Amino acid sequence: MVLTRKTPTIQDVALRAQVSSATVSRVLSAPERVSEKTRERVNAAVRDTGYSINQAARSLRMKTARTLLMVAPNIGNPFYSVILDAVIDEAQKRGYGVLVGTNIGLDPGRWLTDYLLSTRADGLLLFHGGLDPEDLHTFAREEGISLPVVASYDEPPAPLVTSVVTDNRAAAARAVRYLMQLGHTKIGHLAGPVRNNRPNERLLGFEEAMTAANLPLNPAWILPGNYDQPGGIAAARAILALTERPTAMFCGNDESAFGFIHGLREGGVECPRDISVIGFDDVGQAEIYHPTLTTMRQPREDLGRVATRRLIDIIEKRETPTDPVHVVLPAELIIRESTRALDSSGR
Amino acid sequence: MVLTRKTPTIQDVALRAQVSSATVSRVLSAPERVSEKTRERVNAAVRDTGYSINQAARSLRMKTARTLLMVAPNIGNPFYSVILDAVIDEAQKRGYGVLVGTNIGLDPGRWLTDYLLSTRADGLLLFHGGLDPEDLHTFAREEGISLPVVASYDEPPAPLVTSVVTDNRAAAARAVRYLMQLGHTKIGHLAGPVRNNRPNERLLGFEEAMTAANLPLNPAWILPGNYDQPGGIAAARAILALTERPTAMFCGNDESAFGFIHGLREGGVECPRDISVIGFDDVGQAEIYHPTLTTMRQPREDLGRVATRRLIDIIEKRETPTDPVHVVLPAELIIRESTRALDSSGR
DNA sequence: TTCCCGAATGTAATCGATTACATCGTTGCG
DNA sequence: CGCAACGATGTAATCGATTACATTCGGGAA
Repeated sequence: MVLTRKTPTIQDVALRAQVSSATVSRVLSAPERVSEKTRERVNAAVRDTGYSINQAARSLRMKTARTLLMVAPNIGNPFYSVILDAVIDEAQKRGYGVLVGTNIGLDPGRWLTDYLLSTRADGLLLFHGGLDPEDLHTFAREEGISLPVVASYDEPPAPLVTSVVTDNRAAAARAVRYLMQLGHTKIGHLAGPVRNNRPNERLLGFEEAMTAANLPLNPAWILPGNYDQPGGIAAARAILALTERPTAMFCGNDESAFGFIHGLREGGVECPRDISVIGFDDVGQAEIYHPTLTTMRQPREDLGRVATRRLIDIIEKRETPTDPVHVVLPAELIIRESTRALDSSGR
Repeated sequence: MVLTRKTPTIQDVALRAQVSSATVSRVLSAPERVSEKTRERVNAAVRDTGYSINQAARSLRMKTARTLLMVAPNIGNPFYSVILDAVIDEAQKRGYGVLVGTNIGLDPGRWLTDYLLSTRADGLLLFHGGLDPEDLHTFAREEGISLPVVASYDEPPAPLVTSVVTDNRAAAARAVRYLMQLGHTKIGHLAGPVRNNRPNERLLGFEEAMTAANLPLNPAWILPGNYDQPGGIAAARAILALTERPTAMFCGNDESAFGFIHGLREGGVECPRDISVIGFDDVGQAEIYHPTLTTMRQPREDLGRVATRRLIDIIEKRETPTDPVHVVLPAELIIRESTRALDSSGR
């Protein structure tokens, strides 16, 4: 901001209202501590001067930035962008701004340093982003910092860090069971990435459901993916190259499911005619893709809102959550066109 | 941030390096002004103490936040999220953070106040968001503020505000001409919203191309939209209800094109068999939708990067761009499956 | 009437980095 | 040898809001 005239400060307001700056400050943060008459005078002065608080000064004094930092691997993915929307909205309601960082890939130390230790942000909303919450925790501990973090992952949550997650394993199992209900037994899985050396929960859910139903896990049908479209296309090619193909595929997320279906189609194999596909997330596109996508809906907006609320609570209570909370939100099966029942002959 | 031990300040570093805090500050911001020997000593002390600058103090003193504010109507739209990604990356390179605001819908005054005048952000990246850059300019002028803003719109840019835009009108005309090349003459348009009382450039481009080719503008084929899927679906229904339908449709953006194609399909009308559709943006989905979408590719990443660079330049040069720059980036026609040529009989 | 108490308000220190200005020591030149 | 000039560094004021502590004032109780 380049100002051609100076912004009014709290002193200017005080002068105009004929009180001290302390009183103005009180009117603004603890109105009940000031007599009604003065309060009105001050409020009028605030209006007249067009005063707006200087956040930098406030932050310096209070050691608080009223700002959250959200980190996601790739905001470009519609999955995260809806969450971001919710985060911003919720934060705004509580008077916080939202800084966004992406996939920094640098060491967490420098990173945290830049944002958190420098009074730029008061807490961290972690939606992946190559930061292992456990590492973070360790780092913070070594530095003698108690760092407000809320994580939202699809791996099992780090026990030491407050988290808000979907029940990925259960939801994955539900998806797979739905395919079974449709008569499928030859079921494959396009997996998500393995992050932070933790098992992928959706893969676990898949394995769990298959095993529980006494169905074989065919390694050729379990493909590595990265939750993106190209991965889906590559997986489709891999499947097309097989002589024996699955009749149904559980894809780790919608993006990769779209890629997969597209890849199949390029090879002349149609979904759901030849292969049923179920996704995960229920992004906006799922409803209008062709075929419309059967998927497990994640309550993305809720994820964002709940995570934000929790983070602000942690920040404002100024309590180290020695016993972190793990909120688990349910996912919902959304049935659409991309899955079909096999008839009695198994076709 | 809750600290269990205090963060090292510049004083601590000074103490350890046996110099004054002024010298430490110099080493950090103007190393050449300090002798090599002292410089090394200070750098070592910085490392030893794990010092990281207190942004709030710096901001207070320098009246600068090293932060940009990006405003977009709806980050959930993949169009904006890719831009955001680029903005964040570019800003980070220059040492800036990115605050994100959405569709506030409040009056620009209060809004600006909260962010810009309060030393929270140094400049504004405006990707719509219900703020008219002209209003902003006026507001700022009245307040005696010179406000660094870069806008990226699909309306004609406000002459007073620096902007980085795609050449929407030319690109729209190009899209329409392509449809004509394929033999289409009955061409409709699913328009974008009218914002800030300015004509929609893509609509203008459409009209321009039609008129130039002496083709009639059928009002029943020019439908209002909002750049979103539901609008596309609604438009499809409207078209389906007509006895005489266009053979090709130019949709204002990809999102609405997807909705439109989907809506057609629900009514048993296939794209491109019955109606060709061309979109605008080239979002990630365009490449794997079924049919894959012919569209005008906007250089979204470039938009984000260029806008960010320009904004930072404005901020750092501390110059009021009395003669604002308007960067225009070209769009590119991407031909895919959703458009087909009519044969000689016009089918 | 005097004294105490509490509500309302003021005074001034404080947060941490930047920077104008002052100081000190060298070097170079007349 | 003396002094100017310059480079390196230190001193201290400053940015604007918060808040611990001090002050003032009025009312009620003894």
